Amino acid sequence: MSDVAAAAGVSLKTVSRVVNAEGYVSTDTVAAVKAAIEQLGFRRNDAARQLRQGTAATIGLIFEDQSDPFYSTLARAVEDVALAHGSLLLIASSNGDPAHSQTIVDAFTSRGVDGLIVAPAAGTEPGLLQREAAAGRAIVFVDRPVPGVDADTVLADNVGGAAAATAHLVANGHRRIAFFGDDPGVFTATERLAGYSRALREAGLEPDDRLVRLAAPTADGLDDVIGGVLDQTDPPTALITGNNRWSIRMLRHLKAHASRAPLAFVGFDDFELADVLDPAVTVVAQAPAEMGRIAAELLFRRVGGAEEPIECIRIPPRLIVRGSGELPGPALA
Amino acid sequence: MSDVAAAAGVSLKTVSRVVNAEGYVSTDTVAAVKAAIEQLGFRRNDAARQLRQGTAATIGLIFEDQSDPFYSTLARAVEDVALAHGSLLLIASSNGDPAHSQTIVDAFTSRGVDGLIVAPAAGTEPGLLQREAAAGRAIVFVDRPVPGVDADTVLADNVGGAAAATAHLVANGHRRIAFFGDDPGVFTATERLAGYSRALREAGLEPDDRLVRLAAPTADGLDDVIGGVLDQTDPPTALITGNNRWSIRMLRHLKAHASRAPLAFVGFDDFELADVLDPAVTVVAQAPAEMGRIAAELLFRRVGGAEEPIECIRIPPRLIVRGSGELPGPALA
DNA sequence: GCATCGTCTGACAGCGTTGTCATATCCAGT
DNA sequence: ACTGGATATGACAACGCTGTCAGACGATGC
Repeated sequence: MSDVAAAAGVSLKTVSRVVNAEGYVSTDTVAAVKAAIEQLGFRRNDAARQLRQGTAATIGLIFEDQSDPFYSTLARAVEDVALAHGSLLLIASSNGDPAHSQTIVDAFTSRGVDGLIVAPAAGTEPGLLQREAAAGRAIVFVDRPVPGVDADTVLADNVGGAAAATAHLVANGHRRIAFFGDDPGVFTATERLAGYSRALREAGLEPDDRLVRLAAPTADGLDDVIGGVLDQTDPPTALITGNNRWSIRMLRHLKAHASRAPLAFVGFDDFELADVLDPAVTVVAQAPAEMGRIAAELLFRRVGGAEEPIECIRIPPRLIVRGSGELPGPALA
Repeated sequence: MSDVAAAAGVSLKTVSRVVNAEGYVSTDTVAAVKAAIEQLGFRRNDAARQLRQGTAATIGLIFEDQSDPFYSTLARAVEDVALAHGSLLLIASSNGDPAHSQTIVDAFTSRGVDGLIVAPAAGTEPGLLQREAAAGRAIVFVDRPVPGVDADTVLADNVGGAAAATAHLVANGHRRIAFFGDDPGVFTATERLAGYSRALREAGLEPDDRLVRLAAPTADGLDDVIGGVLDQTDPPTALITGNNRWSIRMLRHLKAHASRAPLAFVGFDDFELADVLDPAVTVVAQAPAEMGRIAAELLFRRVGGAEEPIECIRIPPRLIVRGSGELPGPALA
């Protein structure tokens, strides 16, 4: 910048004024400075700016895995909002490891990010995040909360969505409905299981442990786990998968074991090609893009200094009927 | 940091030495400083560090759309390499707009990123990037090159892959093979089309313009475009799609027009559920994770100051035979 | 006993910006 | 002519850190 100042024959501060469009600079001077900037290929050093101003114009996004389409869609929406606020986006995957997640939070905050959007790993301790929140750093949780941290949170209505999926299968005549969800430590898995159980009871059906399995969809040996449920005596006639990873995993299993009698199927969370499969897969669609957008807007409101009370927003999912969930069950057959 | 120094009763520089594990500090002093750090919740300000040292420990990744699974998989691999080098990852989507892409490059370089991995938008001018490269900023292109910029590049062997796909269909008895690819401005689309044409000629077949369509897979009115090719007199018996977006688009179309005689189908680029569809989709699988990893490793070698000559690495894709491409054509029927 | 070396510590400057304050000029209003 | 405000510019310090240099101390070697 001092080079530009010298080239334009003005002071450092005047260049700074031009670069930041502060006004109170004569049009001639502006022209001269801009010419010098152009000629020297000058670009403002944002590290210095950040040091001086204390704002990084950057936010951080942390989730389990950026190659998961749920999260990459969410990330895209967050990015768009960040862009609209002139901010950049730091992204890191926690791999579901709370310790690694802490490291990322540390690295992000050291970088001075203005705010954090976090889909916390199962088992995340509130300590570090609560210290950050208390210190005034804007934080928004998405998809999953962290109890003990005073921060806005954007969640899907997991209970309602899973209940809707279950009720839908019940309405189509199913009485024995299996549920395959993520690890029990995962917030959404527990909520969705609760919704499933609630809907069963509301339908006068007794939840049956033999029809429920909770495990990471990336775990080994899932074919046996699934087979153990689907091939038992008095087997289910319908099933629900608790997230898109599980849906994919299940579809692969069902294809490999096609000799089995067809089962009605509702997936939690929409996924690409669900409409192209045969039968097309009925899902409870979350709105990852909307969740990302809302979380980011909330974040920037906090970054801007909003002092409203902490919010917890629930995004209602939407049942998309495509065929797989409408296979009639015994009560209708 | 000065607070820590005061609390520990040592100088600023000593705290700095402890924080950076420089050594030459007595164990007692280290303990005292660490205690003070812990107690005050001190965290190094990386903006100041960056200003002083000139390194951001951050790299930037730019591609068309982070919700595209090809790119999100690639991004994940880049992230892992960055992590191993103690770097963070800034991500931004260009939406395929070269002007916006420039803005991002500007924003990233202002932030002082140590390097850039760019999947350039079609029509990207070399100017800005070449200036950056010449100024010594590490740049690696991935998926697509930018002619006129002296930077390492990691590409798929698009010609070879498309030729393999075409030859595979020919070997299965097809003579009229359609090709649907991305916008002609897109590097990979052109290369893949070239591979398709080459393989046809090598098989003694004359490429037929009526069988080729290039358009963005997100464009409107594609059903008509596709129908125009597939429903012509003397229609194709097989088709190739030039990227995963086109494959999805095509599958949706084919499902909606199921009355048509079945066509053999090979997709360029693998996609989730390709193995679950019926018939399972034969693809030429790129290796986005490997491309990301290699690009990132190349980048960090440059960031580390490697002076090796510019490299252009071609990653060979792999034909994965699943069923849709083996539907026998007229020459075998 | 003195030079030498390794270890430990601190003072200070400077990275490139921008906020604050001071100064200068000009024009309108009285 | 004088005041006051708007406009235009610059000097300077400070943001928090680290590289450089220098000093102090004890151990070692001759």
